[in-house]
Amino acid sequence: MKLMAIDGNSIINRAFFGVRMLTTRDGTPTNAVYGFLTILQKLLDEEAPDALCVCFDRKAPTFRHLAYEGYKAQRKGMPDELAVQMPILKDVLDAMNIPRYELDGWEADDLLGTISVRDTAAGWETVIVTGDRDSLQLITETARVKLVTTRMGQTTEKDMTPEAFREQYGFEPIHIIDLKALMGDASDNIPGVKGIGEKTAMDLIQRYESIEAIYAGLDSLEAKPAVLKKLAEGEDMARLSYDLATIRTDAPVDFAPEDAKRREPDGPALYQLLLKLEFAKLIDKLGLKAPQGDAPVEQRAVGPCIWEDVTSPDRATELLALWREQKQVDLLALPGLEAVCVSWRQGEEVRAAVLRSGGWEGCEQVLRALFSGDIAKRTHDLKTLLSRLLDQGIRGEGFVFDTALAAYLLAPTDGSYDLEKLGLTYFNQEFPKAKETYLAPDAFSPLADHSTALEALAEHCALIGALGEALAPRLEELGMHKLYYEVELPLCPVLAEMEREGFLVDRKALAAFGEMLTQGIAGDQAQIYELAGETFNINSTQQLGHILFDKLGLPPVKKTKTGYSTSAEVLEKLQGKHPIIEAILDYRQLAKLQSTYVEGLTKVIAPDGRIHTSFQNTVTATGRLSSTEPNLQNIPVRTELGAELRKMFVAPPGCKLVDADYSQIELRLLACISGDEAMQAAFRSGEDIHTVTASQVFGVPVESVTHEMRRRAKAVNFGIVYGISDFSLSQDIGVTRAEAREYMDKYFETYHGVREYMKAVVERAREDGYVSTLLGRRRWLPELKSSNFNTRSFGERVALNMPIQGTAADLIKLAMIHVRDRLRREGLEARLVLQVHDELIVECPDAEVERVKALLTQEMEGVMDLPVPMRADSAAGQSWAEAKE
DNA sequence: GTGGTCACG
DNA sequence: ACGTACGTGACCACT
Repeated sequence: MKLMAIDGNSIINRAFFGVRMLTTRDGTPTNAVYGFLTILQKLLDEEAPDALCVCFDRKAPTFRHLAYEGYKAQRKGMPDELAVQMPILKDVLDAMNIPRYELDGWEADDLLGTISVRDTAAGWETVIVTGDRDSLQLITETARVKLVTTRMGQTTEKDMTPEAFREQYGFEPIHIIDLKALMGDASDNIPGVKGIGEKTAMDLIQRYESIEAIYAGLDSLEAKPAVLKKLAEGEDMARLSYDLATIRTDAPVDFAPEDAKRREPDGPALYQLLLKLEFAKLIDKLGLKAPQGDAPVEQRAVGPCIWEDVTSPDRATELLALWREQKQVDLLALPGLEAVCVSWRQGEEVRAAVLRSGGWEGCEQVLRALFSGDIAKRTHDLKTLLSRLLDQGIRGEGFVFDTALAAYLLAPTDGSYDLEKLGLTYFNQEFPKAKETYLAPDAFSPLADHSTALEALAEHCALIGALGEALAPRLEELGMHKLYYEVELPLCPVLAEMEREGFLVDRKALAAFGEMLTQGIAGDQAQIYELAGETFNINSTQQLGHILFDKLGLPPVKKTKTGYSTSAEVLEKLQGKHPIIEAILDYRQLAKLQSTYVEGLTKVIAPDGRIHTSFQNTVTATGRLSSTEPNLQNIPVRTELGAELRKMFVAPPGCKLVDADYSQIELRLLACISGDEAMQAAFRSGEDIHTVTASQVFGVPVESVTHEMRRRAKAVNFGIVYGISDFSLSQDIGVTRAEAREYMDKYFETYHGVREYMKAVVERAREDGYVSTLLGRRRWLPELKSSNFNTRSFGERVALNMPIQGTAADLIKLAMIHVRDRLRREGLEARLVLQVHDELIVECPDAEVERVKALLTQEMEGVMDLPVPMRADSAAGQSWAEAKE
């Protein structure tokens, strides 16, 4: 019979540090539990023991060493993220019916020692599983130690039998105690003999076996005089250390090998626990089934669905009638609308039908009817679907729910919301991967068998329904109902229309600008090679670093992980030290404009001469939109040359661009959210906020504020919104840290409401586990519970920033919906073409310019009633550059 | 695929 | 003593 006894503390520790951070959706860390269970599974597979138990510490490991007066607790307490996982692991072990042993005042390895001895006495074989080398002293002919190491999620074990031990150490296992007595063990607070390290200790024990033997024959010992002296002086320490290093085998633990014989886990309990931990794969692997009965929605599996390929107009007509009668149906379409799947509940069953365009006469008409407002539909990624529909000349209507958008609001930092991922997250159920089935490149090639792809499509479509049932109440519970149904969902058609509309580009002017850049780049390049004395790839930071810091001997200001930093920040500090710096900075600027903007934008000009960006509405952690392929939200403006590019973004003849942007929206919102009277008053006065701040911080009248004072005040204002530190502020405005600190202190004296808000918002976030915007958008912040200073500080800065940045995002989204509604209602031809976070750009006929300017300002300023007025400025022009004034 | 850099709000 | 501002996306080099 074989018993496997696990050092719980040691293994969960290894798991914690070896497995990347994992948390559940509500922020509970789970990586250590996950790692432990993975290791456990592997060990059970390999060893197939007859009995199994886990031992835990019930005192700090250092307490055993109280006899040693000089002892100081060096081992830090375990990190919070690990500590919270200990009780979870114990619950899981209990559910698995694995006995665990812990005794007040005893360490896990003493329990293991005791268990091992009793096991041997009963004639059993023992396998001790641990990551600590201390336990190697427990090795006997019938007890081996399995040493576990975990790195990058990969676990490796080494079986230490007496032979393996002797081969590695050259003496008997029991003498590892003597070894530790001499060399000590910092991690266990065993002092050892001062001045004796691993090498000397190994040599002595290999030759003399024990400290007893060493001290008995100290006079005749063959060793260097210095070693002999240290040994003589350290005898007391050696004997004390010997005691400290000895694992006890007499713990009063209630254990007999029979007690630990393996038992079946408590299936339902284990299922519940692993579900809560979001270990879906593990549930699968262990073959656990959902408990029967009235499980809450989140645990109800998505049932199978019966699907059909619709091939006749008659059947389609029949179905349309059926769908019209449903409260709602679920819809999933392929990117090019080659196939559209609709699923619905029919009694206890879920049915699905696939409509394939071009499959039969009249399919187009059926699709139009399906996409009309007569049929209520839930879908996944509505904005993309609406955009594709517009490409086909269809205005999709009647969409009442978007599962991707809902999942995003519930967990905005999750990153991706594929259906199969949501199926796993919310139902612990595996679904076929879209990319391997209906989105596979050859899924619908004429020769392929389409049924697998179609079945996966139908299953995903049915999943939309199940997710709809689960996520809608969740939005309600978290107070995001209005945000979802009145902002996010209605914004989808607005974004789709903007994408479809596109932004007209002056292709010729862009090409001419590129020509000019090419000239400049060639000039810079020649100059750089000349100054460097050789040619090299200037774009390679590695090669450039070599030239600047090795060859030319310039002082490397900053390092990166991989070598020298050559960032603009560094180069600017080197300016004047060598003429090559100037040339490189210029080269960098031109090369960036050329490759990212001129070439990048030219590539994506559509046949209609316009650029159609994609707006992403499920990406950012704060609620902002993002723009891709191309990104039109980072078109240069700060430098004169870069701003030239905005001249290439134009309105067609007879039309103008109207640009409206919020003025200081984030600071105004800070004033509102913090309730700071002084800052609110400053905004109501209508004065320039940075000037007012400067006047108050520097204690001078508004009219005496210098340019430099305003610049610094502005930096402080921005810094506050980002969750400032004096160091970063000093870097930003080029003053000493102390000065920066002083500015901040004065700032907070002036705006103490802001200081109090900053304190309160972080505290509240720590309690709640999240922060939120005025409209209830949430961001979860597990970082605030981190034991890592940097992680925690980051969480605190985010807690400060997200409500502000996020509320600004809420406001402009709402404004966009209102603007689009009014443009349409008032029968204007004007169309929104772009949003850049605090700015909206509209293209309209010349005749509409004044109305559109007024409309934009009105809708943007009036979007919400707040204690500080929101200001928006608008202007018109032939190009984006002109319209921006 | 990752890291460095740089464009925007 | 720590290591240093929030949110994005694109391009390039290099592994």
